[in-house]
Amino acid sequence: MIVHDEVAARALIQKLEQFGPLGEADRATIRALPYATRTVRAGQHLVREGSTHDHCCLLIDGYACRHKMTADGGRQIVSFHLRGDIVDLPHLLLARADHNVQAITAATIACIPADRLRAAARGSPAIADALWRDVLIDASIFREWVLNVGRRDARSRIAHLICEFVTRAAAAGLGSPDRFHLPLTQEQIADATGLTPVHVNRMLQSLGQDGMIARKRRDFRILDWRRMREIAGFDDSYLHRSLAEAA
Amino acid sequence: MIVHDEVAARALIQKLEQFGPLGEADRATIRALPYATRTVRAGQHLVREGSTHDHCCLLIDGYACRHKMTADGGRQIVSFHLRGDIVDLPHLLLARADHNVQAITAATIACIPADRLRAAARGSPAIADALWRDVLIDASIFREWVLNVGRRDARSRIAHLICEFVTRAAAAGLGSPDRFHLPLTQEQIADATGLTPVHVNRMLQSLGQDGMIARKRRDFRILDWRRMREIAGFDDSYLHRSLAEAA
DNA sequence: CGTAGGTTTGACTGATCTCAAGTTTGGTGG
DNA sequence: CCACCAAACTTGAGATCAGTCAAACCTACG
Repeated sequence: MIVHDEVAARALIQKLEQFGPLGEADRATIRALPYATRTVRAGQHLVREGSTHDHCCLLIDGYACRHKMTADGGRQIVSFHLRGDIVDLPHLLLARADHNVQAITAATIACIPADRLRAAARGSPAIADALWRDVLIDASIFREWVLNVGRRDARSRIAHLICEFVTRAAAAGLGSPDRFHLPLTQEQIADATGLTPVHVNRMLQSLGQDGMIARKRRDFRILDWRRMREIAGFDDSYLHRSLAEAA
Repeated sequence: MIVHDEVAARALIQKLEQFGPLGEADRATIRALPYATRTVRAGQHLVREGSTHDHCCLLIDGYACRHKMTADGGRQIVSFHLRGDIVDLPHLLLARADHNVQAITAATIACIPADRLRAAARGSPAIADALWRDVLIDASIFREWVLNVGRRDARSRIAHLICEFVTRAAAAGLGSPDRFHLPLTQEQIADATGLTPVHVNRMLQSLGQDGMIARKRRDFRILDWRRMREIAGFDDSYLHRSLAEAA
């Protein structure tokens, strides 16, 4: 079902304006894009590795992640996403998916035909630049994850994941270090940090005992944001948020 | 020193044509770009984290890597690069470097002012698409590295690194699985895989004892390419080479 | 030939994993 | 409203992969 969906257009405009102002013409171009809005349930796959896609998904609400599998069934989450994120910009120009995209919670997404989005980018330098920046920031986050998984110990890794999550969530209006919901099971945290669920559990407890975090189920509070960032080695410059602030 | 450098232009054209044919006008645009060619010695930094840059570097010859550091001095290499690679496309649109770029061997690079390259991309959809694809493939490689470092054991990690290296080197005409030079110290391999140099050494020996590889100093031969790929869990689709083949 | 950087080896330590058994939680149907 | 169930979370004990530390050995190069 292809419909003109105001909510999706607004979300995309808001996303792209994080990276610099759009002109009225640009906004009109975006509003004219066809969107197919869908709701998916928790756990549902939006993209399967190896499949071909001719559209891009914008996450309107809910949470999602990208992940890859090893030959022997190990799973690695390589990024997570929240509302406003464009989860598969790679399909704008790459035919085959090299990873999976899966909804973590129930979610609603807007799918945009890749050729239409490409055309929009070609017609408008502002739109093209914004999409570019989104991809470049995505890549920057992957680099930070390589560092996180490769060079930090279990506690720091988990702390870093939490710091990144809350920073991005807060920017999207979804809570603050004081109070936020982390919609991940401990198994998913393990898959994102390259650890086992058992060890994630122990490290979360350790962070709790040290007075860094408090949690009830998946509702978290960071009690000492400064020390938490220190333990995590978290420096948000890799998120390139200054672009957003400047705008 | 800004000069019109035929070698650099040719390298860039060749790189971009991997992703699809360029028209004569596109090639002329690229030839008209100003290049500043520099040679650097092994170990020299091309980009420092946190610094601002207004140009992009094309690696003409030699090897380089990108890396990041943790607060406590741990180093993680997040990618390596060989001739033909554009090592800092992120600076096309992101002001501050979020990682370091360092020459691994003596190298020669061509620097292109970012604004000129941006202008070229704006003027030519073919150039824009090619640069896009390069960035998207870069990101795909980072995802694979997150998986490699997060979910594979030491032996497989190193095997995977070797498989990726030889695949990309062979594509650039720098040897074959039969015979190639891996210009990395064991410490650099350790920094790329999230291990210690000591353990890298032992795992390389283990791969040798199992008849997977033979090496003399840093000259390698893969003795059983099929089993090597198996151990590594290496599937080259994340490199999106079909684009190159199709062209 | 002397030196520095890189590689190799050995013995010991320790972080993280594995396996396996509970316990809690939230949702569902009676 | 309660009983039950599956999924998620916790806990403990023992095993193992990879790290640490320290010394010795190459090898290219000045």
